[in-house]
Amino acid sequence: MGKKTEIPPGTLYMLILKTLAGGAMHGYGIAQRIHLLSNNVLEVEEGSLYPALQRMLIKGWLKAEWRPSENNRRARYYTLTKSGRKQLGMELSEFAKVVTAIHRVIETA
Amino acid sequence: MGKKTEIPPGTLYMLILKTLAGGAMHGYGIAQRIHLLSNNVLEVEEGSLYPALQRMLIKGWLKAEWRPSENNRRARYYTLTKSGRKQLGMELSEFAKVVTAIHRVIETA
DNA sequence: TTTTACCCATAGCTAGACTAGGGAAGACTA
DNA sequence: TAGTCTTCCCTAGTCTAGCTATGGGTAAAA
Repeated sequence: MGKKTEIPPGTLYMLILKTLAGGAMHGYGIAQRIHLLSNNVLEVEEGSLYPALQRMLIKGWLKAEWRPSENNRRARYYTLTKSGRKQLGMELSEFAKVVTAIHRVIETA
Repeated sequence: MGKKTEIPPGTLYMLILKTLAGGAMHGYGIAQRIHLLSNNVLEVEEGSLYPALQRMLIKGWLKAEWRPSENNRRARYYTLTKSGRKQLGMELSEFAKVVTAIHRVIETA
């Protein structure tokens, strides 16, 4: 068992926004999808996810709607707003910029 | 003026360790070097740097020694310990792993 | 002698991810 | 029919660690 990998602070919003860019999803589904796409490396804990979704609603990046899930359970579906789409773009480019900068530092002998 | 870029939480130790892997340096010099190598993207604030160095001393990753700087001022030079070198290796591989995982998520259409 | 660059450090704030709980409801199984 | 599993939601409280703001001291340059 490898050490548990946490979500780097600051990247959770980006991961959620990106996941929702493909269409509306409920929270549980978002976590599963991130887990799957990351090859089981990233685990989004529910105690991180739901508070983050609340904050994102407040910031106006998402809107939410209750409706039955594919498994016929009550679920809250989240959708990106225009502002959320813009935020996603900003976070993606900021992430690329910072990762590039860090690489420059750690790859210099 | 672009938005100020912060050091992503969790990467500061790695950046410091990597910088010190090239030899002993004082705090001020570490910050300057990270700034330079990152092409002026990363700014290590003194209020982040010195507390981090203290924590790293306590963890045993660094040892410190007071001696005059190149500019003839009193300065505290930090050196990697064996444990710090090991930690650097772990942080580098963990960072690579997480960045790869995040890329998989954000590059999936 | 005033300013600038160098160099160290702490207190208090804050964001945000975590652990550890607490539900409820459909579906499957004994 | 009961029991358990899976799916789905949520909150309280903790903790890490980077930030702002502040303070101080010394050598060199203007």
